[in-house]
Amino acid sequence: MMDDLDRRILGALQKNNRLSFAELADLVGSSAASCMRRVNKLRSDGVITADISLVDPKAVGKSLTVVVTVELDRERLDLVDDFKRAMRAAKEVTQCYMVTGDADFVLIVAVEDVEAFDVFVKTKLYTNPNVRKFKSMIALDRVKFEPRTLL
Amino acid sequence: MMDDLDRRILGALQKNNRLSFAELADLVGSSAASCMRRVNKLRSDGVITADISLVDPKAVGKSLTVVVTVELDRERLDLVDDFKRAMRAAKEVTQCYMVTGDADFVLIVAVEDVEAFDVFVKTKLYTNPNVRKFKSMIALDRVKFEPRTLL
DNA sequence: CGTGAAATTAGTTGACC
DNA sequence: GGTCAACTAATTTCACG
Repeated sequence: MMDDLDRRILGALQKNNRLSFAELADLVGSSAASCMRRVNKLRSDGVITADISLVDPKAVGKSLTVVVTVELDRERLDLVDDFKRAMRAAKEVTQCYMVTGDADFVLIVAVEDVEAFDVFVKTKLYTNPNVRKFKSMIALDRVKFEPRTLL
Repeated sequence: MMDDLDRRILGALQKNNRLSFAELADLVGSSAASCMRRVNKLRSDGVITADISLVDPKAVGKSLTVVVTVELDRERLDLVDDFKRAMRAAKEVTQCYMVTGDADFVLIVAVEDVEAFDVFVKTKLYTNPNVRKFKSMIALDRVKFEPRTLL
Protein backbone atom coordinates (compact mmCIF):
# COMPACT_ATOMS: atom_id res chain seq x y z
CA MET A 1 0.00 0.00 0.00
CA MET A 2 1.03 3.58 0.49
CA ASP A 3 3.31 4.86 3.18
CA ASP A 4 4.25 8.27 4.39
CA LEU A 5 7.12 8.62 1.92
CA ASP A 6 4.73 8.02 -0.98
CA ARG A 7 2.50 10.72 0.41
CA ARG A 8 5.37 13.18 0.64
CA ILE A 9 6.34 12.34 -2.92
CA LEU A 10 2.80 12.93 -4.12
CA GLY A 11 2.67 16.18 -2.21
CA ALA A 12 5.79 17.40 -3.96
CA LEU A 13 4.74 16.26 -7.44
CA GLN A 14 1.39 17.99 -7.09
CA LYS A 15 3.26 21.24 -6.75
CA ASN A 16 5.90 20.50 -9.36
CA ASN A 17 6.31 17.37 -11.44
CA ARG A 18 9.38 18.61 -13.30
CA LEU A 19 11.73 17.95 -10.43
CA SER A 20 14.53 15.52 -11.14
CA PHE A 21 14.51 12.41 -8.99
CA ALA A 22 17.57 13.78 -7.23
CA GLU A 23 15.75 17.00 -6.35
CA LEU A 24 12.67 15.06 -5.34
CA ALA A 25 14.72 12.73 -3.15
CA ASP A 26 16.23 15.75 -1.47
CA LEU A 27 12.82 17.27 -0.81
CA VAL A 28 11.25 14.16 0.67
CA GLY A 29 14.35 12.87 2.41
CA SER A 30 15.09 9.74 0.44
CA SER A 31 17.27 8.53 -2.41
CA ALA A 32 16.83 9.15 -6.11
CA ALA A 33 16.57 5.44 -6.89
CA SER A 34 13.87 4.91 -4.32
CA CYS A 35 11.96 7.94 -5.56
CA MET A 36 12.11 6.69 -9.13
CA ARG A 37 10.80 3.27 -8.21
CA ARG A 38 8.01 4.77 -6.16
CA VAL A 39 6.98 7.39 -8.68
CA ASN A 40 6.88 4.84 -11.49
CA LYS A 41 4.75 2.57 -9.36
CA LEU A 42 2.43 5.42 -8.40
CA ARG A 43 1.94 6.12 -12.08
CA SER A 44 1.35 2.53 -13.13
CA ASP A 45 -0.99 1.99 -10.17
CA GLY A 46 -3.11 4.92 -11.28
CA VAL A 47 -2.52 6.92 -8.11
CA ILE A 48 -0.99 9.58 -10.32
CA THR A 49 -3.72 9.97 -12.92
CA ALA A 50 -1.98 12.48 -15.17
CA ASP A 51 0.99 14.82 -15.50
CA ILE A 52 -0.02 18.11 -16.98
CA SER A 53 0.79 21.76 -17.45
CA LEU A 54 -1.61 24.29 -15.98
CA VAL A 55 -2.33 27.21 -18.25
CA ASP A 56 -3.46 30.67 -17.26
CA PRO A 57 -6.95 30.91 -18.79
CA LYS A 58 -6.64 34.63 -19.39
CA ALA A 59 -3.43 34.16 -21.34
CA VAL A 60 -5.21 31.98 -23.87
CA GLY A 61 -8.36 34.04 -24.20
CA LYS A 62 -10.57 31.98 -21.91
CA SER A 63 -11.12 34.88 -19.60
CA LEU A 64 -14.55 33.87 -18.40
CA THR A 65 -15.09 31.22 -15.76
CA VAL A 66 -18.64 30.47 -14.69
CA VAL A 67 -19.86 28.24 -11.90
CA VAL A 68 -23.19 26.70 -12.90
CA THR A 69 -25.53 24.78 -10.63
CA VAL A 70 -27.95 22.48 -12.44
CA GLU A 71 -31.17 20.81 -11.36
CA LEU A 72 -32.41 17.89 -13.43
CA ASP A 73 -36.08 17.30 -14.03
CA ARG A 74 -36.13 14.04 -12.26
CA GLU A 75 -33.23 11.97 -11.23
CA ARG A 76 -33.87 8.86 -13.18
CA LEU A 77 -30.66 6.93 -13.52
CA ASP A 78 -30.59 6.93 -17.31
CA LEU A 79 -31.22 10.68 -17.44
CA VAL A 80 -28.42 11.27 -14.97
CA ASP A 81 -26.08 9.17 -17.08
CA ASP A 82 -27.12 11.05 -20.19
CA PHE A 83 -26.34 14.32 -18.52
CA LYS A 84 -22.96 13.09 -17.31
CA ARG A 85 -22.08 11.98 -20.80
CA ALA A 86 -23.12 15.34 -22.22
CA MET A 87 -20.99 17.22 -19.71
CA ARG A 88 -17.97 14.99 -20.33
CA ALA A 89 -18.34 15.73 -24.01
CA ALA A 90 -18.82 19.48 -23.60
CA LYS A 91 -15.53 21.24 -24.23
CA GLU A 92 -16.60 24.28 -22.21
CA VAL A 93 -17.05 22.17 -19.07
CA THR A 94 -13.72 21.74 -17.32
CA GLN A 95 -15.19 20.24 -14.18
CA CYS A 96 -18.48 18.55 -13.35
CA TYR A 97 -19.58 17.29 -9.96
CA MET A 98 -22.77 15.39 -9.21
CA VAL A 99 -23.84 16.61 -5.79
CA THR A 100 -26.42 16.38 -3.04
CA GLY A 101 -28.20 19.46 -1.79
CA ASP A 102 -29.76 22.39 -3.57
CA ALA A 103 -28.45 21.29 -6.93
CA ASP A 104 -27.89 18.02 -8.73
CA PHE A 105 -24.75 19.07 -10.59
CA VAL A 106 -22.16 21.78 -10.29
CA LEU A 107 -20.19 22.75 -13.39
CA ILE A 108 -17.08 24.83 -13.81
CA VAL A 109 -17.29 26.31 -17.27
CA ALA A 110 -14.40 28.09 -19.01
CA VAL A 111 -15.15 30.16 -22.09
CA GLU A 112 -13.83 33.12 -24.03
CA ASP A 113 -16.55 35.60 -23.21
CA VAL A 114 -20.23 36.04 -22.43
CA GLU A 115 -21.19 35.27 -26.02
CA ALA A 116 -19.42 31.93 -25.82
CA PHE A 117 -21.14 31.24 -22.52
CA ASP A 118 -24.45 32.07 -24.12
CA VAL A 119 -23.70 29.56 -26.85
CA PHE A 120 -22.88 26.94 -24.23
CA VAL A 121 -26.10 27.60 -22.34
CA LYS A 122 -28.22 27.45 -25.48
CA THR A 123 -26.62 24.38 -27.01
CA LYS A 124 -25.79 22.29 -23.95
CA LEU A 125 -28.31 23.26 -21.27
CA TYR A 126 -31.47 24.71 -22.81
CA THR A 127 -31.61 22.00 -25.40
CA ASN A 128 -31.26 19.28 -22.80
CA PRO A 129 -34.82 18.27 -21.85
CA ASN A 130 -33.64 16.86 -18.53
CA VAL A 131 -32.42 20.20 -17.25
CA ARG A 132 -35.16 21.76 -15.13
CA LYS A 133 -33.27 24.87 -14.11
CA PHE A 134 -29.79 26.17 -13.65
CA LYS A 135 -28.08 29.13 -12.07
CA SER A 136 -24.98 30.82 -13.35
CA MET A 137 -22.45 32.51 -11.12
CA ILE A 138 -19.81 34.41 -13.03
CA ALA A 139 -16.35 34.23 -11.49
CA LEU A 140 -14.99 37.67 -10.71
CA ASP A 141 -11.79 36.25 -9.31
CA ARG A 142 -10.20 32.84 -9.50
CA VAL A 143 -8.93 33.20 -5.95
CA LYS A 144 -7.35 29.78 -5.68
CA PHE A 145 -6.77 26.94 -8.06
CA GLU A 146 -4.73 24.09 -6.70
CA PRO A 147 -5.96 20.80 -8.03
CA ARG A 148 -4.34 18.84 -5.23
CA THR A 149 -5.75 16.07 -3.19
CA LEU A 150 -3.53 16.10 -0.15
CA LEU A 151 -1.02 18.28 1.59
CA MET B 1 1.89 37.21 -28.85
CA MET B 2 0.54 33.74 -29.22
CA ASP B 3 -0.02 31.92 -32.45
CA ASP B 4 -1.75 28.72 -33.37
CA LEU B 5 1.34 26.60 -32.81
CA ASP B 6 1.60 27.87 -29.25
CA ARG B 7 -2.01 26.93 -28.74
CA ARG B 8 -1.44 23.41 -30.06
CA ILE B 9 1.56 23.07 -27.78
CA LEU B 10 -0.48 24.19 -24.78
CA GLY B 11 -3.23 21.81 -25.75
CA ALA B 12 -0.80 18.91 -25.78
CA LEU B 13 0.94 19.86 -22.52
CA GLN B 14 -2.36 20.17 -20.74
CA LYS B 15 -2.92 16.51 -21.47
CA ASN B 16 0.65 15.38 -20.87
CA ASN B 17 3.61 17.49 -19.89
CA ARG B 18 6.07 14.60 -19.78
CA LEU B 19 6.46 14.43 -23.52
CA SER B 20 9.96 14.99 -24.83
CA PHE B 21 10.34 17.97 -27.13
CA ALA B 22 10.78 15.52 -30.00
CA GLU B 23 7.46 13.84 -29.21
CA LEU B 24 5.80 17.19 -28.71
CA ALA B 25 7.16 18.48 -32.01
CA ASP B 26 5.76 15.42 -33.70
CA LEU B 27 2.33 15.95 -32.17
CA VAL B 28 2.03 19.60 -33.06
CA GLY B 29 3.82 19.43 -36.40
CA SER B 30 6.94 21.40 -35.68
CA SER B 31 10.57 20.89 -34.71
CA ALA B 32 11.98 20.01 -31.31
CA ALA B 33 14.07 23.17 -31.14
CA SER B 34 11.13 25.37 -31.91
CA CYS B 35 9.00 23.55 -29.34
CA MET B 36 11.65 23.99 -26.70
CA ARG B 37 12.00 27.70 -27.34
CA ARG B 38 8.25 28.15 -27.25
CA VAL B 39 7.61 26.04 -24.18
CA ASN B 40 10.35 27.81 -22.24
CA LYS B 41 8.90 31.16 -23.25
CA LEU B 42 5.39 30.06 -22.31
CA ARG B 43 6.71 29.12 -18.89
CA SER B 44 8.70 32.29 -18.31
CA ASP B 45 5.81 34.41 -19.57
CA GLY B 46 3.50 32.82 -17.03
CA VAL B 47 1.18 31.33 -19.63
CA ILE B 48 2.05 27.95 -18.18
CA THR B 49 1.46 28.60 -14.50
CA ALA B 50 2.54 25.22 -13.15
CA ASP B 51 3.53 21.69 -14.09
CA ILE B 52 1.99 19.17 -11.79
CA SER B 53 0.92 15.59 -11.23
CA LEU B 54 -2.77 14.93 -10.74
CA VAL B 55 -3.52 12.43 -8.01
CA ASP B 56 -6.59 10.27 -7.64
CA PRO B 57 -8.20 11.62 -4.44
CA LYS B 58 -9.60 8.25 -3.49
CA ALA B 59 -6.18 6.62 -3.73
CA VAL B 60 -4.86 8.91 -1.03
CA GLY B 61 -7.83 8.84 1.30
CA LYS B 62 -9.35 12.17 0.32
CA SER B 63 -12.58 10.56 -0.71
CA LEU B 64 -14.85 13.48 0.09
CA THR B 65 -15.26 16.46 -2.21
CA VAL B 66 -17.69 19.18 -1.21
CA VAL B 67 -18.84 22.19 -3.19
CA VAL B 68 -19.56 25.06 -0.80
CA THR B 69 -21.28 28.32 -1.66
CA VAL B 70 -20.58 31.17 0.74
CA GLU B 71 -22.32 34.47 1.38
CA LEU B 72 -20.38 37.15 3.19
CA ASP B 73 -22.07 39.50 5.64
CA ARG B 74 -21.33 42.53 3.62
CA GLU B 75 -18.95 42.88 0.80
CA ARG B 76 -16.60 45.43 2.17
CA LEU B 77 -13.36 45.25 0.29
CA ASP B 78 -11.20 44.51 3.30
CA LEU B 79 -13.52 41.72 4.42
CA VAL B 80 -13.45 40.19 0.97
CA ASP B 81 -9.68 40.30 0.97
CA ASP B 82 -9.58 38.74 4.42
CA PHE B 83 -11.78 35.92 3.23
CA LYS B 84 -9.68 35.35 0.13
CA ARG B 85 -6.57 35.16 2.25
CA ALA B 86 -8.22 32.68 4.60
CA MET B 87 -9.29 30.46 1.71
CA ARG B 88 -5.84 30.57 0.13
CA ALA B 89 -4.40 29.48 3.46
CA ALA B 90 -6.95 26.72 4.08
CA LYS B 91 -5.45 23.39 3.06
CA GLU B 92 -8.89 21.82 2.59
CA VAL B 93 -9.81 24.38 -0.09
CA THR B 94 -8.46 23.28 -3.44
CA GLN B 95 -10.34 25.89 -5.43
CA CYS B 96 -11.97 29.17 -4.58
CA TYR B 97 -13.92 31.44 -6.93
CA MET B 98 -15.33 34.85 -6.10
CA VAL B 99 -18.58 35.04 -8.01
CA THR B 100 -21.62 37.10 -8.83
CA GLY B 101 -25.12 35.76 -8.27
CA ASP B 102 -26.65 33.84 -5.40
CA ALA B 103 -23.35 33.43 -3.64
CA ASP B 104 -20.23 35.50 -3.10
CA PHE B 105 -17.77 32.62 -3.18
CA VAL B 106 -17.74 29.05 -4.38
CA LEU B 107 -15.29 26.62 -2.81
CA ILE B 108 -14.19 23.17 -3.83
CA VAL B 109 -13.18 21.43 -0.64
CA ALA B 110 -11.32 18.10 -0.53
CA VAL B 111 -11.16 16.19 2.74
CA GLU B 112 -10.84 12.67 4.08
CA ASP B 113 -14.36 12.24 5.40
CA VAL B 114 -17.33 14.02 6.94
CA GLU B 115 -15.51 14.48 10.23
CA ALA B 116 -12.72 16.33 8.46
CA PHE B 117 -15.30 18.43 6.63
CA ASP B 118 -16.93 19.22 9.95
CA VAL B 119 -13.58 20.40 11.28
CA PHE B 120 -13.14 22.59 8.21
CA VAL B 121 -16.59 24.12 8.62
CA LYS B 122 -16.08 24.80 12.31
CA THR B 123 -12.57 26.19 12.09
CA LYS B 124 -12.65 28.03 8.77
CA LEU B 125 -16.27 29.08 8.20
CA TYR B 126 -18.18 29.29 11.49
CA THR B 127 -15.34 31.12 13.17
CA ASN B 128 -15.14 33.66 10.35
CA PRO B 129 -17.37 36.58 11.40
CA ASN B 130 -17.75 37.73 7.79
CA VAL B 131 -19.48 34.56 6.71
CA ARG B 132 -23.22 35.12 6.82
CA LYS B 133 -24.27 31.75 5.51
CA PHE B 134 -23.03 28.89 3.41
CA LYS B 135 -24.42 25.82 1.73
CA SER B 136 -22.64 22.52 1.33
CA MET B 137 -23.19 20.18 -1.59
CA ILE B 138 -21.47 16.85 -1.17
CA ALA B 139 -20.06 15.43 -4.39
CA LEU B 140 -21.47 12.00 -5.16
CA ASP B 141 -19.48 11.74 -8.35
CA ARG B 142 -16.54 13.66 -9.70
CA VAL B 143 -17.91 13.36 -13.22
CA LYS B 144 -15.24 15.38 -14.95
CA PHE B 145 -12.02 16.95 -13.88
CA GLU B 146 -9.95 18.45 -16.65
CA PRO B 147 -8.20 21.55 -15.49
CA ARG B 148 -7.68 22.75 -19.02
CA THR B 149 -8.26 26.14 -20.41
CA LEU B 150 -8.52 25.49 -24.09
CA LEU B 151 -9.18 22.66 -26.44
C1' DC C 1 15.90 0.29 0.67
C1' DG C 2 20.20 2.78 -0.53
C1' DT C 3 24.61 3.29 -3.36
C1' DG C 4 27.33 3.89 -7.28
C1' DA C 5 28.55 3.05 -12.00
C1' DA C 6 27.29 2.39 -16.87
C1' DA C 7 24.26 3.01 -20.71
C1' DT C 8 20.61 5.58 -22.71
C1' DT C 9 17.84 9.36 -23.50
C1' DA C 10 16.51 14.17 -23.03
C1' DG C 11 17.54 19.05 -22.40
C1' DT C 12 20.39 22.88 -23.66
C1' DT C 13 23.39 25.82 -26.30
C1' DG C 14 25.45 27.63 -30.32
C1' DA C 15 26.46 27.78 -35.27
C1' DC C 16 24.28 27.68 -39.54
C1' DC C 17 20.70 27.97 -43.39
C1' DG D 1 11.78 29.17 -37.92
C1' DG D 2 14.38 24.65 -39.06
C1' DT D 3 18.59 21.60 -38.77
C1' DC D 4 22.66 19.71 -37.08
C1' DA D 5 26.34 18.88 -33.84
C1' DA D 6 28.23 19.01 -29.23
C1' DC D 7 27.69 19.34 -24.33
C1' DT D 8 25.28 18.82 -20.05
C1' DA D 9 21.97 16.76 -17.22
C1' DA D 10 18.41 13.34 -16.26
C1' DT D 11 16.54 8.78 -16.66
C1' DT D 12 17.04 4.05 -16.55
C1' DT D 13 19.12 -0.36 -15.63
C1' DC D 14 22.11 -3.18 -13.15
C1' DA D 15 25.13 -5.12 -9.73
C1' DC D 16 26.00 -4.90 -4.97
C1' DG D 17 25.47 -4.25 0.18
